[in-house]
Amino acid sequence: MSDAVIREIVITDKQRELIERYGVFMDRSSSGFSPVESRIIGLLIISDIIELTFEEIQNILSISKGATSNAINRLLKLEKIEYITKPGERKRYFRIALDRMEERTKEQLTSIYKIGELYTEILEQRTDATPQLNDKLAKLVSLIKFLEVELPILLERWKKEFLD
Amino acid sequence: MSDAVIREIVITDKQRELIERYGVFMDRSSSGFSPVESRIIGLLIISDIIELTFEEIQNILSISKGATSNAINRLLKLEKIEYITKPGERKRYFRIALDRMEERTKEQLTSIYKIGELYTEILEQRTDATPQLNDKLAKLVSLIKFLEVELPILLERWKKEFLD
DNA sequence: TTTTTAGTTCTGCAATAAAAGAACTAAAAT
DNA sequence: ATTTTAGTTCTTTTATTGCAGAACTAAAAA
Repeated sequence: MSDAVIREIVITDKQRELIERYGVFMDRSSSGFSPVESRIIGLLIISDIIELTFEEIQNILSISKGATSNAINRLLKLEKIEYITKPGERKRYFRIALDRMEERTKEQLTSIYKIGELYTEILEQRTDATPQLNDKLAKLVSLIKFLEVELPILLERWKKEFLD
Repeated sequence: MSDAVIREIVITDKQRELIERYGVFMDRSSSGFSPVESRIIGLLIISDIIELTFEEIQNILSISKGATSNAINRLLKLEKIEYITKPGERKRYFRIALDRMEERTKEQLTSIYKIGELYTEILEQRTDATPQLNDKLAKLVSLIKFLEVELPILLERWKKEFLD
């Protein structure tokens, strides 16, 4: 039984422009997303209808089935998007996973820690003959370690402040 | 007149391994650097001799002249490296620009602001019909604005704490 | 004046990535 | 039983990147 209401999703010019700008922004900031992936994220943040099907995404963005499938699956795996189902329907409705994006924003901040460990290891093997460089490297490591302690505290503070 | 002391730069196995690991790390974290660029940075952080010539870099890393030239110029433009000259010598001696890297670490943190502006603009054009999504987006914007205020303060605090 | 040094710029190739489109599949509807 | 739906997977095409190697250049040295 298919009441398959074929929705006509309307995307305004302004919205299309924003989607493209979002895509370009993601591109340029070497975010690791392909253009199609960036546009899907953009679409799901910008569209008035916030839950879109595979087919709708494909049609609105004028992309091939294959590209749509691959992009959606990658974004699902990265938890950038999620989907819901509706009773009696086989289609999936994809939407942006904004809670996850908040976490990702935090992770992005804290991703800096890993390079700190590498710098520490490099520092340990450096010769004592180059104190100027070693000191600067140590300073950099110190900054990273400082952030490692202070950023979580800062984020906790925001959480509290935000809850009122 | 060429007293051209041909230095023999020794890079240990341990150091080579660190350079490669640094390169892989940069690669995987989609830093925007090419393998050759990453290795040059790695070499200049790891090598005991901290100022290396074009030729030395080329030979140690076994890369072509062209690739060396392009990579060095890109890294100079991005202020990842810098160079000094020595009186009576035409060669340039390249070294890592660690002060700049500290600034870059800060910039990296603060690069998050730009996406905040885009989110704000997106939020402004969103329909009122989707309060759940709008609220989450607003929350994300609030987090970013919070960081925009607090991160500079935090970094100032580090600066002070570090100076003793 | 020619040769060497310290690169830069150009040409071309090989590897990778992004995406289209076609062929396929499994479940549901007819 | 066959057709449609909602995708997935495979194959090809196209574009981009990364790099090698050769040709070039401008200043300095011989």
